[in-house]
Amino acid sequence: MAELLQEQGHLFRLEDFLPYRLSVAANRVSRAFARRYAQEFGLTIPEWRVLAVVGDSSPISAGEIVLRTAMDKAKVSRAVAGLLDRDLLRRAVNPLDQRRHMLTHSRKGRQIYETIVPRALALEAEVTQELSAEERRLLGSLLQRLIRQASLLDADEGPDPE
Amino acid sequence: MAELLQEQGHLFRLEDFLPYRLSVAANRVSRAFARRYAQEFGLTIPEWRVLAVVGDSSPISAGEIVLRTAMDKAKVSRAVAGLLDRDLLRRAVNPLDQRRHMLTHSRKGRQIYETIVPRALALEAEVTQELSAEERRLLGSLLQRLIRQASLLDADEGPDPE
DNA sequence: GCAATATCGTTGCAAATGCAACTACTGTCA
DNA sequence: TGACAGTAGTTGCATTTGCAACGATATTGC
Repeated sequence: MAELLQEQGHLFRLEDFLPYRLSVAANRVSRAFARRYAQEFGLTIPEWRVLAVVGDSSPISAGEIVLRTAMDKAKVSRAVAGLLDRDLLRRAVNPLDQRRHMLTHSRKGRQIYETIVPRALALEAEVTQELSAEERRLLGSLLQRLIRQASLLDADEGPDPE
Repeated sequence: MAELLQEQGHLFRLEDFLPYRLSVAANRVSRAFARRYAQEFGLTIPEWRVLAVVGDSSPISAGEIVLRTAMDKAKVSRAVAGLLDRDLLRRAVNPLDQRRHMLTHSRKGRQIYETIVPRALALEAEVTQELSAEERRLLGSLLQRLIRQASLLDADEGPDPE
């Protein structure tokens, strides 16, 4: 009987395991993105993310970026520092709270942002070109629900990091 | 006009961007997994993956594990070294090709594998508990197709790393 | 008004990662 | 057979990451 269990195995295939598939899919897509676009502008993925969030909610503080992107605050801090160095972001002190720096695009930053956004959307379209519009919509919403659920589970036993 | 473009923005929201959602979902789920199970057995994610692949295809060489898991070969090499150190894996020289080491579970390795697999499946079930059976199936297959497509795009401009 | 506490962002540090160079072994072709 | 090219796996190194400790500013409670 123990013998039998050993022989037949568990019918567990890593390739079919959801966390594994998710991880491979995310890596592949991020990599394609980094290779084709981010790299060309000298942006890392975290830097591009910061630029993107500032793009639709400016001015914004580092802390708010952390909340919205689920990145570690050190990661955001370093990305912001890199973008400031290269004059893609401006930082103003908030007179109401001097700990909180308000971030906006510089002219150059906005130019890059406006150049990358259409390309990012084009890549997204390419990656999902085999899916119907309905399937794309569905994939997005399934991922959304997964994120919610995983966050809940994660929050049960610890804080909620990147 | 340029003014107007600036004002209205691009209707681009990072949160709705597929590569971003994928990355967040993958991180959240991996983290939940690492926290709850892998950590308890002193396993890193790459080590657990190796243990899992050996579980359903043993004996197997490191190279084959690389092919099946899409992990970098250095990552696999280090995971294997860690597992050998702790006696969770056995390594035999293949007399037909002495470069290729054949890997199998040790008794201890198999025990851990058999303990983790049901827990891993339970976590997968928990993370997807809000989805119907049909939705779960669909999510898996959509991810699969995404991986295929992203691999193709990625392969166009470079090798195919982790 | 000021001590104690909390929040924002930065930095130090150890661990994980990806790439490329390397060693060891195998197969091929002359 | 013996040089050459190719493959399997390991290691070195620079970069990235996550966590925790920290300095600076804000807020709270007395």
